[in-house]
Amino acid sequence: MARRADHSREELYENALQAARQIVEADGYRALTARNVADAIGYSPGTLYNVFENLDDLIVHLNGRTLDTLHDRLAPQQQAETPEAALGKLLDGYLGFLEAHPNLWNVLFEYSLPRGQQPPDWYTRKVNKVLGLLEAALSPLFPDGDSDATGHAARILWAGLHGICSLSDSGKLQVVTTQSVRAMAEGLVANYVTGLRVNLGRQ
Amino acid sequence: MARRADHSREELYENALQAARQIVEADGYRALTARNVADAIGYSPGTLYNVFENLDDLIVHLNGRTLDTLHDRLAPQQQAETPEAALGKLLDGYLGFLEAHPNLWNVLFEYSLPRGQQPPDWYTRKVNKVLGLLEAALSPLFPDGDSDATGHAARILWAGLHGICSLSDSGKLQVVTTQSVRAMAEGLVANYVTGLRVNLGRQ
DNA sequence: CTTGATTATGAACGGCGTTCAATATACGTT
DNA sequence: AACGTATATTGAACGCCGTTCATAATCAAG
Repeated sequence: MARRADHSREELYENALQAARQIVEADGYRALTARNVADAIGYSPGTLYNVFENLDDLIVHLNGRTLDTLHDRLAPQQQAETPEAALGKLLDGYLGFLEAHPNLWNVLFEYSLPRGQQPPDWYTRKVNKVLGLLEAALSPLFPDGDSDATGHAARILWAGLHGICSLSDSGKLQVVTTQSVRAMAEGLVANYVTGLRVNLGRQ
Repeated sequence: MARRADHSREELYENALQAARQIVEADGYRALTARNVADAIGYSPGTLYNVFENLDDLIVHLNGRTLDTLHDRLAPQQQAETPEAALGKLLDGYLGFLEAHPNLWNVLFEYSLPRGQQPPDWYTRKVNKVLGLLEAALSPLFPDGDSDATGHAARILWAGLHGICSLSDSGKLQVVTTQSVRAMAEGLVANYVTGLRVNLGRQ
């Protein structure tokens, strides 16, 4: 019950987040408890509260890392000839990430802060960074510099994709196979982009 | 601590679900606990377990009722000239429901059964009933009888709509105003349907 | 009236997030 | 080297949670 020189605060932060990640990947979101994380890093639950505000805070940090991982996986697949091709690559990366880390993805999207609370700014920035990849893929469709419309469309696609994966993941769409999730996502992208092309061309 | 003739099992079921609904609408999803529901209907927690398998079961029944309410709100707005007009009415009804019962909507979509568990058949049927409204609106776009493709498209739209509402509701899309949710939903529907028209016409 | 089936009870269990007084250690000062 | 202070860690404690089950009270049938 005393001060130990074992780890600096940064090391504790690092160890806690890595333990949290391992717990989630191994046993899912419901196993992510303060006591489990504390056990895994060899400290008592109270110590976590010197590093994180509370468990919500820890989860937000974990999700921030997951967003970074997702971004790093999607970013290299940037250069492509057409928006359709670029979006296809991004979609592959996204579904590949979902398949590789289903439980991390689950925490990232299914966990919500208590109603009314906003995520911190640095978290919002990480979300925007991923959305930026989508915007880059879509931007050729829009008149130069119309970043508002591009961001709008990117958000719609992002949200739509999320909806498909989320509802199928929770068994609420009677969609079982991975294949049908991919087919739905491709159907969404294909028709939405066609719609953008047509409707933007008309105006 | 004994048998009471106050209520039949059906009445208990009814009272519990109504109490659960009121608790959720008033104080949100996190206030929906077995003890709160039991208090509200004047019984002890243990009694709930004579009526429901567990709290998950109670929530699934509550969500079933929410699906019924949503269906009854959307069903009267069926007849419309074009798919676009029909979808516009359905979208109005959906967003109106979301605005009127945000916490019920929240439980309906954000609550997930433990991973791997499937919802019961009667629940799946209720989901299909709502999806049927979307299919009816979309069906003029498809060659007669291609109910597979219609159902596919309805599911994509349903999921996409859900993604927009869900991400904005949890503050994960930097979308704040109700207006922008509506704009995104309309953008999704408009461009997706245009895409369907164009791509189906080509084939 | 007696008996037996049924139903509500609420204490109990283990677990949860979180707090905080107590304490053992490290460090700056003398 | 010795001391005193600041600080990191503890773990018991609080009030919740979902869930279980022996107990007891009531009803219905004989």
